[in-house]
Amino acid sequence: MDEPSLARPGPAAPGLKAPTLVESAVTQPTATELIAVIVAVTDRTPRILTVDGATLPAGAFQPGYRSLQASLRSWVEKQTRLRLGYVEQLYTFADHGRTGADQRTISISYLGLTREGPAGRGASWQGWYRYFPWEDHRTGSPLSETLETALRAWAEAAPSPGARTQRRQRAAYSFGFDGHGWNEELTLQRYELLYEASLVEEAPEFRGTPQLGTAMRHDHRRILATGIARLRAKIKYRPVVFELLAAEFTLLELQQSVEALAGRRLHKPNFRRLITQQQLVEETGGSRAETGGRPARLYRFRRDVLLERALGGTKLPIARSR
Amino acid sequence: MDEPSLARPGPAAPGLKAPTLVESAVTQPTATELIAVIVAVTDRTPRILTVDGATLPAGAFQPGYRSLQASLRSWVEKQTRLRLGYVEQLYTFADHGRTGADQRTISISYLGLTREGPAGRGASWQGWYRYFPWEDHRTGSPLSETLETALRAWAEAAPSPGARTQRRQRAAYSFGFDGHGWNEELTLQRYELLYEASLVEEAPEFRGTPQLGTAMRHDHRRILATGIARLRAKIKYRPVVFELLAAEFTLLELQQSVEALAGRRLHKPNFRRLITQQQLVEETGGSRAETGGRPARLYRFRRDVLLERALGGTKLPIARSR
DNA sequence: TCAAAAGTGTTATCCTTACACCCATGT
DNA sequence: ACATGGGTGTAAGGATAACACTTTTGA
Repeated sequence: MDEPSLARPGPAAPGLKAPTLVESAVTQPTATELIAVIVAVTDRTPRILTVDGATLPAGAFQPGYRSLQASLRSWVEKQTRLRLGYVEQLYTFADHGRTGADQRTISISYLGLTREGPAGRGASWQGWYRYFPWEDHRTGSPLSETLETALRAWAEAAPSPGARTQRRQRAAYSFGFDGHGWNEELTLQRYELLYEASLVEEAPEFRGTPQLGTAMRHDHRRILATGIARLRAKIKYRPVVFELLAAEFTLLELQQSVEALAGRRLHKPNFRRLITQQQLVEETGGSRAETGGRPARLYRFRRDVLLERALGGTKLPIARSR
Repeated sequence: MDEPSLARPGPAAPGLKAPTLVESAVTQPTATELIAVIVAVTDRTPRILTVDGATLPAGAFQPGYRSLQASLRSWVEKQTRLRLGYVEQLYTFADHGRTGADQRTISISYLGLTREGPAGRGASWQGWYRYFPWEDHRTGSPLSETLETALRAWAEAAPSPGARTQRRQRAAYSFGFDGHGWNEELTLQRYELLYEASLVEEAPEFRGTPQLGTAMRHDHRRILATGIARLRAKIKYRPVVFELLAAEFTLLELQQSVEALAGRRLHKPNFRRLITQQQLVEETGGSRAETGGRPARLYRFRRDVLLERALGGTKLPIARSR
C-alpha cells in the first residue's frame, strides 16, 4: 500500500560520484563551542552557574570523546567538581560575527541538572529570576502593569492595522493578558517579544535604555530563556526534578522545587495526590520536623520506575488565585 | 526573597583574563554539515527526500547567511526548487570517525516540511515506512508478532535478572505489549531498542543478518527516526500539517494526512469536531465530489489564527479498535 | 491555645471517548 | 437500493480543579 510502484534501490555504490544534494562538508572549517546552562535549586530559588554573573560557562569541543554530550559532561565535571545528572541538548546556532567574517563559531548549548556546590574559580551561582524578573509568578505577577502598558504601547506603534492586531494578540497570548492566562512555558517567546519591543537588551556591551532584568554576554540570556522553557516543559512529563533534590526529601520540598522552576504556586493537596498516586516516590520511614509544624514524612525517588510518563499526565495542579 | 545575600556583579570588564570556565573555542577547527529530513505527504504516504534511497540530503554550512536555518533553507530551495514551509532543528552530533581522527564533522540535522515536487538530479522521494515498517499501525500492527518474539528473546538473554526485567519493561512500554498500548511518539526509542537488540542495522556498509526495514547510510536512519518522532509530537500542538496540504482540502484529506504521519487511524467524527471547534479552518464555499460519496466541503487553513496551541489540546482522537 | 504545616475526603466541572444515527451523492 | 463518504447529537467515563475539614507538632 505504501509505495508499490517504486523500485527498491540498494545503497549507493561506494566510490560513486556524489550527487549535488550531498556536498562535501569539509570545505568550511569552523570553530565549535559548547555552552552549558547548569541548573540547581537551593532555598526555593532556581540558580544557574555563571562566570561573573553575566556569562554562561563555555568550552571547546574536545575531539576524542565518544559524543558531544560526553565531552560536555566531562569538561564541566572536571572544571567544577559538580556531578551532572540529567543532560539535554538545547539548540545549535552560528554565532554572528564573533570570530572573523569568514570563520564563524558554531555554538551548541546544553541544559544540565545538578545540586549546588562550591562554584570554584571565577564562577558563581545566580538566581535565574534576576535575568527574568517577570517570569516569577509565585507571589503575584511582579511587573504585570509595567509590562502591559509598555507592550500595549509597542503594539499600537506597529506600522499597519494588521500588524497592530497581531502584536496585540501575541502580547496577550504570551503574557496572559485579556483572560488568556499565564503559561509558564512561554519563557522564550516572551523574551523574544520583549527583545523586539526593545524592552530588553541582548548584550551589555550595547547599553543605553533602562533594562528589564540583568543582561548577559552575547546571546546568553536567550540561551538561558531556552533552557528555562525546556525545563518547565520537561518537568511535566519526565521526573527530572529529583536530580535537583537530596536523596531524601519531604513532599513540600518537592513541591517547592517544582514551584521554583515553574515560577508558580501549586495546589498542595492535589500535588501530593499526583505524586503519590503515580508511585514516583516511596517513604523512607523517617520524618523531619523543622519548620514549626507537624513533622513531614521523608520520601525517596523510586529509581526503578519507568523513565517516561511522570509528574502527572500533562499538567501541574496549579493553585487557583494567588 | 530570591537571593538577597548575593552582590550584584556587573558584566565582566572587557579585556579581563578569561576564567577557566570559558575556554577559547577557536582552537579546534571542525567541519560542519547540515542534514535535512524533508517531508511531504502524497497519497496517504509520508515521504522523504533521499539520495539514491539511502542517504539524506546534506550540505556544508555556508558562512555569510544570517543563521544556520537560513543557510539550510536557501541551499535546499536552490538545489531542489521545493519551497520549504516549517523548518525546525532536530539534533546536533559529532560524527564518529568519518573524517580523520583529529578532525571530526559536526552534523546539524533539520526537519523541513513541503509538498512533493520533482526531486531532481540523483534525488528521489521514498515512503518513510520503508525504513520503519513497524511504525505504520494504520492497518493493524504489521510485525507485532515477529517483533514481540524477537524482543522477548532479547530480554531473556540479558546477563542479570535485573537487566532482564528492565529489558522486558522497556520493550513492553516502547512497543505497547502487555496492555501498555501503542504510543506513536516513541519512534526513536523503538529504533534504538531494535538497534541494541541487533534487529536493525545502522549502515548498509556493514551487512550480514537479515534486516527489519531498509537501512540507510551512516546514521541517517536514526536521524530520520528523530524527525518522525518530533513531527508526530508536533502535530498535536501546532498546526504544521497544513504545510503539507494544498491550499484547499477536505476534512478527510486533512485527517488522512495526520493519520499518515501518526501511523494510526483516527476517529472521524471526533477529529472533525476537534478541527472545526478550534476554528483552525474556514470553508472556501466550494466542494469536491470525487470518491463516490457525498461531496465534501472544501476548507482552507486560517492563517490569522494564533500559531501556538492547535490540533487539539494534547491528544488526537484515536480510533478505538483497528 | 494558636500558628503552621501535614494530610484526607468529597464534589463539581470539563474534556475525551464512544456510540448511534441521519444526509447526500454516484452507480 | 446500496455503497461510500459527509456530517450531527449526545451520553459515559475519567481526569483535573476546587472546597472543606481533620491531624500533629512547636512556641
